[in-house]
Amino acid sequence: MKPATIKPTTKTTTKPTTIKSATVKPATIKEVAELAKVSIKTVSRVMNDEGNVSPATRDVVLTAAQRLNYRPNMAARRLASRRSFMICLLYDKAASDYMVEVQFGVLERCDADHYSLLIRPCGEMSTRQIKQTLEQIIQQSNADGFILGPPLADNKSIINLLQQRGVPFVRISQAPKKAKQPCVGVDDTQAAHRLVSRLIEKGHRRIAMIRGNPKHGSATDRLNGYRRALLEHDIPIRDEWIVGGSYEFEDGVAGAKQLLALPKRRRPTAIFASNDHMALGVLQYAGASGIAVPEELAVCGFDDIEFARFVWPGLTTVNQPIRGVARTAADLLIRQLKGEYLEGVSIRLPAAVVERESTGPLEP
Amino acid sequence: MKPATIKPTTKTTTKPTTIKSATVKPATIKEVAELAKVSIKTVSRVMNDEGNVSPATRDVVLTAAQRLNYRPNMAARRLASRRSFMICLLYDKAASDYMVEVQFGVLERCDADHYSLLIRPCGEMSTRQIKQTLEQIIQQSNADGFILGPPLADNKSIINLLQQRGVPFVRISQAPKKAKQPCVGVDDTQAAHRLVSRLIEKGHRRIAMIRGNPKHGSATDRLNGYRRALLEHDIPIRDEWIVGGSYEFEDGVAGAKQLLALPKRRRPTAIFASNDHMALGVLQYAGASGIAVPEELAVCGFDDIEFARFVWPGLTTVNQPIRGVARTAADLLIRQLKGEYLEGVSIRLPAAVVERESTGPLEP
DNA sequence: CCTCGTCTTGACAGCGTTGTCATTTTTCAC
DNA sequence: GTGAAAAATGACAACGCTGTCAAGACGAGG
Repeated sequence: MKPATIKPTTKTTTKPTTIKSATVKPATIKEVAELAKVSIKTVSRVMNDEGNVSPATRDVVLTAAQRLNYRPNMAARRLASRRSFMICLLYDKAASDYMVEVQFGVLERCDADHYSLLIRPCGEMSTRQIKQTLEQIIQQSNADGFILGPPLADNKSIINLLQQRGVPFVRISQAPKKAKQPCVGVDDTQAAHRLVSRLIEKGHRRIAMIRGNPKHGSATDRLNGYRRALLEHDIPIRDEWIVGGSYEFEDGVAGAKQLLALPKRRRPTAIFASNDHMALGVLQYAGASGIAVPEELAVCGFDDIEFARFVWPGLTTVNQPIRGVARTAADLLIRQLKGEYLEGVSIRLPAAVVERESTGPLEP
Repeated sequence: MKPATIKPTTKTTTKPTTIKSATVKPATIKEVAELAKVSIKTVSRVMNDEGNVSPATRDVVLTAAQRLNYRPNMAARRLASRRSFMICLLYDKAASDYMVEVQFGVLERCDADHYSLLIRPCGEMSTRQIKQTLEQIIQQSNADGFILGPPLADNKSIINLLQQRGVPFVRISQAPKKAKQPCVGVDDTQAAHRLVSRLIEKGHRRIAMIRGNPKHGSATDRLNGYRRALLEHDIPIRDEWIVGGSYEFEDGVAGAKQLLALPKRRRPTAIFASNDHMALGVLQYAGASGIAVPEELAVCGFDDIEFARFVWPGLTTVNQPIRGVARTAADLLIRQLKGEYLEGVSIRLPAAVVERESTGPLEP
């Protein structure tokens, strides 16, 4: 039987104001099917872009659906299809600015495919607890897939669990090697390299570095970028100019203290902190001890957090395309959920150096 | 028929290591019912704490459920009960630190009752778009209720829509008056009052204020607190010491510039910025123009964002119990969903002044 | 011992989709 | 025009739970 032709609703427009859509009761697929005079299944096919539907039928169904303001009921869809159309974003201790950006990026992509986003911060949990939570999410909410934010994305134990359970996931991390699951990140090495090269161009020769938390893959990458830049310019790498840290503000303070206590001739003229938090720590220490930035000391960080531009002097740093990374991660995950084979895929987006006052006059 | 008695699993412990729970296939309610030798409905009753179940039966069911590692399938539950067990957190332009805390607080409460949290940032949308999104969430995801973050919580138009649709919601805002829906917030007036009083105690008499975005209820509250404190100490309120702003960093810079350009005798010795972003702007301006803080100028803000303690000098400000506010909001919402009548309920949590270096030596 | 009311329990019909598979229609080569 | 393959469509049974309502169990009161 031929599907019905549906006339456009003859608008008996009483109020010429905003068209108040008749969105009171959500229509069911059955009603759409009746209006379009096709079977329920056909409507389902159209709504899911399943193909094997003639263009004519498709149009009729679409019109009917629009007319009734039909929206598929997710609960029913989830139950019947055994998919949840939910993605879970799992993260632990990343900075809030960072995570908000990640959430944005992931959401952007999710919305495009009508996926919902479940967030699960695990900052205050042990790995054991996280695993338990994970089990629960898999079983109860039936999340179709996971996106792991840093630094959790490098947690072997979590990765293994997910792998075992056969749940698709994508990691956001600088360390793609650790697993064969898709991974998206920023090319930290390259960015650090550029940043340090810039310092060298500006005439600095005694450039110190405050390392990041060795548990995060990024820490090593940034260190490597620093090393490579120095090597390329034939500047010797001195151990006393590389101090430890773990991405906390306090590490910046401590690192600065240690570095600036060196005898004058060996004292660095520039400090590259592995992230902005630590760089701000350096700035604070410098401020507190009367060392002029950038005149006596150039400072730069990494991440370009919001406050990098709110301090005085503004902090030179590296801006990561976080939102883009997150969007890409979500994209990879959704494509995987759609059946694409993406094992071993690893994407690295480039980051940009942002110069502000903390490394000297902007003119070069 | 009497429900069965279930013997504890006789553990033929081969591996004395971690007990690997048999969590491979999620058990269905049917299986639990069979093991417990009761009807499906009885299991359902137990799982939902519906009452009208004898303690003996309850125990048996619980044991069986535990034994099978049963977790109710949310999709099925949602479909059958016509509730989604989902709460949507809607917010627009709040700072990321703030929102992350809110997310935390809400999640804490949600977890306790097995609600899922959907986040929906609308920072880049028009009111019109937000309303559309809202409709979609109500229809498609069937969110049971909403929590509105500031400043969106004061948007009349959104409130009306939600009210019309009959969807329960709770607002996080300082302006409880605007609707009869439950509202949770911080007592900004009181906090501002305390903060300014503290400045007065320290000897300041020429205290300026940079106002917040007048669209946020908080801006007025903070201004009122400032006024009250001055009045109480018989300090005249001078218009030239109250400058406009809208919570942005740049407003702080501009405000400081304007205030510090006043002739020496009328120049303020302290600036109270309505939020930390603006206070940091003041600090930056002071730093850039060689005005010593706190010696020549005391500065304080409001919010206690993470970076308030990372700048030099550390910023005196007001710490809001954001997480607590959020938890309370979620609590009110969930209680409402459970049928409690909470119209007109409005809760205000107190905030604490945090003194740092930007208002002078910490001793007195 | 019977009756009535209350507390417990179970049978069964949905909830609004999708998956499977059978059926009908269309297309195309010969 | 014919037959076979391909495309389009539909019938119907899940999916795993809750809501409704009726039936059974139990205790109190007569």
